[in-house]
Amino acid sequence: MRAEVASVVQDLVLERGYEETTVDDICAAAEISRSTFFRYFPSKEEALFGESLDAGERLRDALAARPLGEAPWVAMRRALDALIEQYEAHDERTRRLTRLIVNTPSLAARHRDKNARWQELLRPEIARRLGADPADDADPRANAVIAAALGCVEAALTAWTANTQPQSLAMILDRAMQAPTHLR
Amino acid sequence: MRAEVASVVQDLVLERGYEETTVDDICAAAEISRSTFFRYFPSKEEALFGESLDAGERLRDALAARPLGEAPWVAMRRALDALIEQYEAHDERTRRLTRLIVNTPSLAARHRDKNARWQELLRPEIARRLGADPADDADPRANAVIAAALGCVEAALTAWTANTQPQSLAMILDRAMQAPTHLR
DNA sequence: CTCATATGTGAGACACAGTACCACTTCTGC
DNA sequence: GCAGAAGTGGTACTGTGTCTCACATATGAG
Repeated sequence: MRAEVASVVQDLVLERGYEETTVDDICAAAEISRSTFFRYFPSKEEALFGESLDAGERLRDALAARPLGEAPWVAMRRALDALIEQYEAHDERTRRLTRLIVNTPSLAARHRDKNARWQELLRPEIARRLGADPADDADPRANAVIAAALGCVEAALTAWTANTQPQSLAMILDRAMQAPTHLR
Repeated sequence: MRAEVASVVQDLVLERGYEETTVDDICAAAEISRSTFFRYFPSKEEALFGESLDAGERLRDALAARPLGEAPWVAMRRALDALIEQYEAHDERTRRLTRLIVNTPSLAARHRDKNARWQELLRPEIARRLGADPADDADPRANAVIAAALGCVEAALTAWTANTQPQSLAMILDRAMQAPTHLR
């Protein structure tokens, strides 16, 4: 049921744009009341993002599964493999949705917000690999590694959706994540 | 006048929190009407951020002034010097404001939003230094470098405001920006 | 079968941000 | 003095999100 409403939201938003789709429109199309909509989803944005939220936990688990000897940056890249595959495996609809998110300011903000929450999830694992105290708020290194990596993902997604003929997202991300570390 | 209203906003927000301060409260305290408030500022958030917006252009200019032989990551770090100094030079009030921004979800989102706009400003300059075509949307490297660097700034600011006794922000940022590139 | 509680749903009022439009004042130059 | 411009306030409106209450259906116990 929740999934059904979410699907209606995607349809409408892909058709008319995000800002142009009101909650009332969604409710009419899904034949539910506003009350019911907000019982399922805390916000209009969440109805569009909700499914991809647990991807953060999967990412954390994938990261934890990497060998400890691996450099943090490399481990991050490898942990992202599954996520990247998921993006690439999906149909054209997902790609259009991603493009919409990248190009709609309020949705892009929401996306960055999701990254910020992922950051908190990944922080202990990266801190462990850095030999840092995860509780030490004064050590910026773990957050820096994660923010940098997720920033690269963001850049890769932008490039991926901007391009008309789809290149391999994995290759784009490799190129993106190599850039900051390539000092010369 | 605009500055006076902005100051009132800071006062109220620092005192009661951001979500707890309505535009009506601000108008009452500043003795203006809602109409006037929204004529000065496009949004409540902007009234809190407005002054720091042109910092993006200064950052771009500082970056453009770095020698071309410098590696992009190093040039970014050096270009950030002035911004960092500005943060550190300011009084305790600015630090409290920064902490509030980091800790208030909607304001943190706005802050990341500002970073995204900076990204567009800095992109041509970084692309030039990478020998990339700035118009090539399929090349993620420039965006990746910038997003990674700004992510490190974010991490540094978080660490800076979290710490009770203020360390040097410049040193924190050095540590943060070294983390992703320190592959082993 | 009947009553009771729980759970899902709808309806309406409300608070707040932000927009649009119109009326009024004040200041300026002719 | 007067006409126009610019700043200001008032009011109504749209849209998101919260809250409360009423109603329906279902499940379970006696």
